[in-house]
Amino acid sequence: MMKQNRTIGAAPADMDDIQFASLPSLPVEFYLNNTVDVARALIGKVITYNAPEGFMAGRIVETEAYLSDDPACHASRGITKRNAAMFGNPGRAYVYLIYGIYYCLNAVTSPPGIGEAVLIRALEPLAGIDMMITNRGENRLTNLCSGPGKLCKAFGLNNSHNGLDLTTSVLRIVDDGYKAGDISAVSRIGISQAVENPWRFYLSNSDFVSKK
DNA sequence: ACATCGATCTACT
DNA sequence: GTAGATCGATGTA
Repeated sequence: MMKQNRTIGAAPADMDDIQFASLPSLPVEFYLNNTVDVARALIGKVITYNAPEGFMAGRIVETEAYLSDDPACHASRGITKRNAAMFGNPGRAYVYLIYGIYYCLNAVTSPPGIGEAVLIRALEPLAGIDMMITNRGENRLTNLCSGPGKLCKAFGLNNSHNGLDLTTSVLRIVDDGYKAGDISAVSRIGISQAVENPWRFYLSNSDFVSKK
């Protein structure tokens, strides 16, 4: 497949692209803190993706923490082919198929051997919005990336992105200096097992979350 | 081998 | 409000 060159014979890249693309990745150490703290700290950070079709970016407005001893965590019953990335290096992506149809993106936390991660549940679209609209078949901005399955479809993420290094690869999480306002901590969504904990975090005043 | 359910979303009634 | 899409993991036989 031909890689598209965005600087020759076409309009120059957006200023947004240049800005976001040059931002520093969150370091591996960021992902080595307590997983619940990482989930909270990821609110306001930016996901950037150099997709085959162009550059996309979105601000994280909703996350959930999954700990290794939590029955709702895929890793709680040991390593499998699907969840192996969770047991690998921190700062990597764990992408899995859910309900046979949708993909979910996680950021792996904790040292190798411990299966913990943060589910990225919703983004505020920032760049490459036209491509997200095409991928989703949906043009309302507040409904574009407002759910874990939705944002993966908007970005075009799938099994091939499982295990990517979020600090160096085409898929990164960066800090643009944005200061998150009030963050809500509530029960997670779609959990049927165990006693639930307030491990879902979202930007309180955001219009881009999956659910208030 | 077969049945059940899941960190979801859409399209219906 | 709820049925259906449909893969991977798990539990029962």
